[in-house]
Amino acid sequence: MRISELVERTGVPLATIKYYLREGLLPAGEATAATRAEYGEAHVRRIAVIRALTETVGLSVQKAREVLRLIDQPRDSLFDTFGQAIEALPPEVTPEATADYPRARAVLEKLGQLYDPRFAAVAQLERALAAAEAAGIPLDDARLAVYGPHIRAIAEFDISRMPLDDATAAVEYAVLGTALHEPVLVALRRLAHQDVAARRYGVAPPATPPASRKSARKSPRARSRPKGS
Amino acid sequence: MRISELVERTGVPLATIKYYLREGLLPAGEATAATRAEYGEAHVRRIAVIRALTETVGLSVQKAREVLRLIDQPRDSLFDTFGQAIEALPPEVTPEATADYPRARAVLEKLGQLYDPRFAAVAQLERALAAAEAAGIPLDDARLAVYGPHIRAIAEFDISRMPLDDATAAVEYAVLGTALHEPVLVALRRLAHQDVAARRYGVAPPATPPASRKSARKSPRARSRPKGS
DNA sequence: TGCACTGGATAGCTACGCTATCTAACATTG
DNA sequence: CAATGTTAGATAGCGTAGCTATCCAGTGCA
Repeated sequence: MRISELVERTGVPLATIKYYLREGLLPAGEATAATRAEYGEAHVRRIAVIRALTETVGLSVQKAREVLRLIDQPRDSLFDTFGQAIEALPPEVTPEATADYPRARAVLEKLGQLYDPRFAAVAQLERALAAAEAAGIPLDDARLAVYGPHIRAIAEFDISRMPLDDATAAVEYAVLGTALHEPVLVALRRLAHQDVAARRYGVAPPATPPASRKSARKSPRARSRPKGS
Repeated sequence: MRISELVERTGVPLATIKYYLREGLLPAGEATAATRAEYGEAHVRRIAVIRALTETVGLSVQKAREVLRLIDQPRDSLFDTFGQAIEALPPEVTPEATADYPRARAVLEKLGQLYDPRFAAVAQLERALAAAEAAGIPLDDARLAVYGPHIRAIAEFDISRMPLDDATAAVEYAVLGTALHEPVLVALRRLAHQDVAARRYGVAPPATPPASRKSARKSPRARSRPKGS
């Protein structure tokens, strides 16, 4: 297909697609002449992945390029490739093999997991723990005792679904699965918060910002004090 | 304390603190004279929260201001306040009460949760689901059956720890807890992935980027099970 | 032959998050 | 009391990111 069709299919402006081509996020089409190139389904999907990484995961174009590069040209081992991909994900940390991450170390020890300061995710965890602590909501033992096992169960499932027969597919699954399911998990938690709060305290759905207060009546569901507690 | 001490305590440059003051993220100190003001511990903590929201959660300064404003001046109900806060969190969505979010709706129905398109998190979930789908890793039923209950258990714990006696503390806990524990959960999942993969497939810790390849030998762990293909 | 479309190159634009400078009003110190 | 240094407040500038717009000449198609 021609580039104009790519624009139609993806909804991404032509100038932006050209920008992605320039920046090396999108491979060039197969040139059929000096001013003509052929694009395929792979390009359509690639653009979708680019937008997913930048808009939904929140990566910069530069970081998205790093992630895509790892998928296209993986390291020797899947484990290394995966580690490199994590380094490109937010929050951005400057990895230092010699640094110590006391909060992350303590957490990992309590979980019985290996502490290795070379893992970018260790520095990311340290930063997240420090941020929560500074805001007055540290990750205490009780909370860790809940978060740890549930998150681990999720991770075990993720790994169990990794395609083992195809190395390329495995890399893609590992990298994109880790990155793209994060927004899903986060959104599910936010919705669960709202649902639990509504059921527990019997709160009505919120009014739309400019709208009326009586709109809460539109929901026949859980209003005043429906359930437990 | 004076502003210079605020600079020392937080490590944030003076010009940046003035910028936060200008932008309304940080309340002004108590003016003691035309060119003198007194700052307190609340300001120190506030700056830490600002940095946590911008650097770790990834909010823009504008969105951080919205979140902080909700903490300072909550809506009528905690539920409304919380909903508004979620709207400021990434991924950024333009909420439309009339829109339909089919993927999110299907997921919520399977989970037995209320679907209300006015919840910003519904639009956020829709976007996350669409992104994963476009990248070739949709949230199928099996995965949802795992993610859903575990995330819900986490959310239940979160809510159970909400302070009930103090309305101000409750708002702060709800808003900051939702936002600031997300990076923690995400980092824990990434680390769990690495740990599970290492245990299951016996992979050595990764070499530091510029370093030697033989560092893989440093792990005494087994190298069994050459993975697929 | 005419014309819309294309790849490729380059320049420009807007928003963001600071950063730097200036001024006048103070406080503090000796 | 004078010298010194800090401060609030205002304004201007700066570097990066992520596009966006324009131009040009080669090309396919009618």
